[in-house]
Amino acid sequence: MSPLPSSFFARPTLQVARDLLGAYLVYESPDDGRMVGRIVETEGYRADDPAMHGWKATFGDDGRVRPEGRAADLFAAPGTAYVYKVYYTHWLLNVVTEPEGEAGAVLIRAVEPVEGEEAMAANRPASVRRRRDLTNGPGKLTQAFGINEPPEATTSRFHGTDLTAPPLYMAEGGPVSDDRVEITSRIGLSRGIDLDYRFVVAGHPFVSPGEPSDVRRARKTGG
DNA sequence: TATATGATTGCCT
DNA sequence: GGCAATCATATAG
Repeated sequence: MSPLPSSFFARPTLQVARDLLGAYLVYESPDDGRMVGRIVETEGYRADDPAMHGWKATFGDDGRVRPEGRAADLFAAPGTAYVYKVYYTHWLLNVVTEPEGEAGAVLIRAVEPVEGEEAMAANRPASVRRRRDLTNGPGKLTQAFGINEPPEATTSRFHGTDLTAPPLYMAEGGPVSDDRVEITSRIGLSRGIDLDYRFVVAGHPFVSPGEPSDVRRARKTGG
């Protein structure tokens, strides 16, 4: 269980997203002991991508790149944590990709509990009954691992930290062969929904229940 | 400066 | 299946 090195993340974002399937997410919690989850769903976010944070301001019409605001942290060293809050209360874990100075990140969307499952359950609401609901979503897994923050916090204590060393890191797991990898549009987006940047272990029970954005659009427009 | 909306979840009917 | 929570950030004006 040794951390994946910086060189693993210093590659094209979609390659990293795909290769993280099957890898372990490890958190050596000072309070809850070691927690391990097998990654079964990821999404890539890149510089060519309207769904990227601050995309318009960062990659302006004149083609000049302006790392500023929230997006500036996507240019950090490969293997750096990019953690942010959506909908007021939910914290999402990303790992920065590409060589330093280039923007990119992979969102960890779902894991299967491998170790420390009791601690994960204790971190989730008591109303959670089905086992898969412990970690089958990007906000759920940060909560299960206890790497979330209270709603009033603006930034995460893990944001900007090095994910190639303990306490929070990723480790090599059982590789997933190409015929078991499914590639789809990403979930919950209104922009960049025609880009197939989502990678899942096909049919895995811990994949998040959301519907890919292009499928959702087709359904809503009567398609 | 002003407004719109979210890389989601959980509770409601 | 529908929808509220609840404000920082991005984008429009």
